Amino acid sequence: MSRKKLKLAFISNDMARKTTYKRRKKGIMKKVDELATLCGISACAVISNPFDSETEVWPNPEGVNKVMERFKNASVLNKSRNVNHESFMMQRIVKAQNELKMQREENYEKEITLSMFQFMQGQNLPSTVEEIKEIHKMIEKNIKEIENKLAALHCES
Amino acid sequence: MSRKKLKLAFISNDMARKTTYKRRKKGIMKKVDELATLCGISACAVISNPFDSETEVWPNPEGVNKVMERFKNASVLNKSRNVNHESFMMQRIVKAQNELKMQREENYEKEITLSMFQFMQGQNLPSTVEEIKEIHKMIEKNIKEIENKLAALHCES
DNA sequence: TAGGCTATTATTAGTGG
DNA sequence: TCCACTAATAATAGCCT
Repeated sequence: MSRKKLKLAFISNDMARKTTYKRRKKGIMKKVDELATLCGISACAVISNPFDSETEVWPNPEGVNKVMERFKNASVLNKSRNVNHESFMMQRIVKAQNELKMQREENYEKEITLSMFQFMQGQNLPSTVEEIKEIHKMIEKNIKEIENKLAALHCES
Repeated sequence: MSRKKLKLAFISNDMARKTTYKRRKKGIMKKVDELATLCGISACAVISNPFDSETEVWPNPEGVNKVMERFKNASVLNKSRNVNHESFMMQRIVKAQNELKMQREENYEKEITLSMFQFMQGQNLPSTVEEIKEIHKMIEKNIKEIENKLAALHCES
């Protein structure tokens, strides 16, 4: 039985950490669910575990799928404006794209006020701060590489 | 004093609902914070209230700003591929955009495993189910309008 | 690995200032 | 509107099977 207060610090024991994670995740989801019911918010949660092909979904898969689709569809930087100034048709397309972008931002703002999303890390937590730092470095490097490529294209045109 | 269990249902009284919302929101944030600390997850939360210019940020503004920037930058559907088949340069740009898109998706997948985000509704909750339905309708309508515009452009080119 | 138990701690509903 | 109080309820850490 719990005879003392848990010290609020990183749990170094792997099994204990995993257990606590699962228990508390469940607790938070319940709380979110209750808040949604009590206050009339349409809420959903995603427990995305990329190391495992399985993706937990809660409470309703439909809403979550919509959200995930939105993110998948909305991943292109709109840099074309600066590149294609020579094409009239291109300008019209870019304008329409911008309108779409603004509209989607507006819609996103509205939906965000109606929903609460939680993206929680799955079961296989990175064990060390070093691992996390390593991943962050990799991300930075990848972004820079792509941005350099785009810059090169800009010079060519 | 609380002498009975709260019935888990929508609280129709506006003030009571608002109070409960604030209290429970605070509670959930604390739980999320604790989970982050205990399990070594880098977590952040945004309480975005579009009806009020203020946006609460918790626990660290820096991380949250990064996340919000990502969403702001990533809001254009990549439909150009189908429109600009006549331009060689355009094809190259589109290819680069696709690479960027895939890269950002990959990065997003990675970051999602490192972070927990909460987007919570602010203070001005829609009071009725009808209001919520109304907003959803508006969103659908807006999306369709923009998509029609893009379709028209496709026919022209 | 998962689920049950329970002492203990934490959250919070209702209330009043 | 917001804080403080506190009885009642809920969550959960450490064990156990």
